[in-house]
Amino acid sequence: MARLQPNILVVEDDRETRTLIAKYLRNNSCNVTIASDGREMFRAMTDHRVDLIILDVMLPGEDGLSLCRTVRAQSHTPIIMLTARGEDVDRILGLEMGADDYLAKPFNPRELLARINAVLRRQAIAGTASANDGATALTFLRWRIDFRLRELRNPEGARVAMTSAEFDLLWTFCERPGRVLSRESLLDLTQGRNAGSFERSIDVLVSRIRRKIEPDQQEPTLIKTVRSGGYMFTPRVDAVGAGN
Amino acid sequence: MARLQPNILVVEDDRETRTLIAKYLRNNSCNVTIASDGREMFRAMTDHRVDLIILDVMLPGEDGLSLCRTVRAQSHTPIIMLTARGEDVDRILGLEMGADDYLAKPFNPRELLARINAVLRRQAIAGTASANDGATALTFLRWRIDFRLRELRNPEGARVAMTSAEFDLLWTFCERPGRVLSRESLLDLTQGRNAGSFERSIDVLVSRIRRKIEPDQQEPTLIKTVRSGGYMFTPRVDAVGAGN
DNA sequence: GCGATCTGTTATATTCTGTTACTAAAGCCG
DNA sequence: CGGCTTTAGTAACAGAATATAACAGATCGC
Repeated sequence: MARLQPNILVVEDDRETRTLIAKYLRNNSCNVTIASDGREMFRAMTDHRVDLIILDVMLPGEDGLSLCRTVRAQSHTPIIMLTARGEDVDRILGLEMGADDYLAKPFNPRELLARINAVLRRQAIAGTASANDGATALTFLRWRIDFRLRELRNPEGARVAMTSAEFDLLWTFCERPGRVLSRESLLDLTQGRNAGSFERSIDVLVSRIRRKIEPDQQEPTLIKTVRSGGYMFTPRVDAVGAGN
Repeated sequence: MARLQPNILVVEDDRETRTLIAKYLRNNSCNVTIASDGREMFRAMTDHRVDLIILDVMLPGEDGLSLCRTVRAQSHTPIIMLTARGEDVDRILGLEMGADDYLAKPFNPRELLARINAVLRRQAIAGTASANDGATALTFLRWRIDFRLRELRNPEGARVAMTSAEFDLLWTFCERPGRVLSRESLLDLTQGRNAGSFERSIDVLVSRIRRKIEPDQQEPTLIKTVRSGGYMFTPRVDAVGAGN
C-alpha cells in the first residue's frame, strides 16, 4: 500500500540528530535526503520527488514553522514536525501550519517510523479521493475493508461493526499479509507506542476480531497464530480502487 | 493551492485593532492594505487586486453590513466580517449579506489567519471546480448543504432545520471529508476557541446533527467516531463535488 | 418583558479497551 | 507417554471515552 521505498527529506540543523534519524530510516527501507536549512530543503524538493518531509521547528534562518507554511502553500507534500516539548501543538497541526503530524523531542525513532507510515497511509488514501490511482480499500476472501470509510463489509455486503482499535489492527494486518508480525510491532504500528513488556492487549484484540470475521471459531483461517512469533494475516489481499 | 502572498484588505476604524491585525497578517505572509472606512476600501479595491476583505461591522459612515452588500453585488471578493458578540450570524453569512465567514470580537489573530486560509482555499476550489459563482453548496449521498443559503436539504429535497451551531459544525465537516478532526480543532474551526467551551460540547452537537442526518441511529455512517481521536465525516465516494 | 428556541454544561448511561487472571494448548524432556 | 514449562485464548473487570438526556443561562422575535 504505502510506497515501497518512500523518499523522506529530513530537515534538521543538528548534525547528530540528523544523522541518527537518517540512519534509522535507511535501515527501515526509506530513501533519505538530508537538509540542514530551508534553502537546502527547497533545493532537494526541486531536485527530486519527496514523499514526506520531517521538519525541525528550530532552524537557523527561516524557521520550521514558516517553512511549513510555505511548503503547504505550494504543495501537498506531507510534513511531520519535530517540536520541542510544550510547543503549541494545535497550531502546528491546525489550519495555520497544516503539518500532518508532529513528534516532541526527544523521541523514539521507532515512533517516528510509525508516524511516517501513518501519514503516508493517510496520504495514499486522501490522494485517491481526488486524483490518482491508489486504493482506498482492500479485499480478502470477498471481505472488503475500506480505510477511508473505516468500514468492514462481509461477503454478503453487510457492514460489520468494528470498534476503532479493532479496525486499526485489522487494517494493519491487511497491509502486511503473509508476514509474521510480532505483538510489539503491531503495537507500534497501530499506536506508535513502545510496547510495555508483557502486554496482552494485542491478543485480546485479535480474539475480538476473530470472533467477528473468522468463519470457524475453532480453527482460525484468516489470522493465524505463530507461536512465540506473533500473528500472521494469511489470505491473499487485493487492492481495490475508490469505493464505487 | 492558496495564493502564496494573498492581498488582504483590512477595513477597520479602530487604529489599534487595525494595526494589530495588519502586523500579524504581514508576519504571516500576507500583503496587507488597510482602510478605515468604506471610501478608503473602495479606493483600495480599484487600486489593486484584493484577494480577501476583512470587514468590521461597525464603521463610521456607511456601516460594514451595507458595504458588504455593495461589494457582494459587484464582485466575488471573499469577505470575512468582524462582528460583535451576539450579532445575527445567519443574516451576515446568509443571502442578505453574503459574507464568507465571520469572527466575533474579541478574537485570536491566529484564528483569523485560519479563517482566511479556509476561505481562500474554498475560493480556490470553487474557482477551479468548474466556472463561476456556484460552489456554494456541497452534496453528499444526495444530501445538499448550501453555505450561502445556510440550509440543508435531504435526498427528497426537503429542508432540514438546522440551528446555527449545528450548521457551522456540519459545514466544517463537509469541508474536510475523510479526515479525523479532533474536538479541539473542531472547536477552533467553528468558534475560534475564544469562548471557553469544553470539548464535550462538540459531542453534544455531533449527537444533535446525527439525529438529523444519520439514516441509522444505531450505526453512524456519515459522522464516524474515532475513539480518542475525534470525529470524521465520511460521505461515500462521489460525495463531495461542486453543487452544480 | 415573555415565551420559544438555542447552546453549552452537567450528570448518567453506555461502550470501548487494556489489564488481569485463569484455563487450555503447545512444546520440552525424561 | 506423563509431568512441567511456556505461550495463547478469552472472560471478567476497571478505567477511560463517548452518547445523550436533562437542565439552565442566553438570545431571539415579538
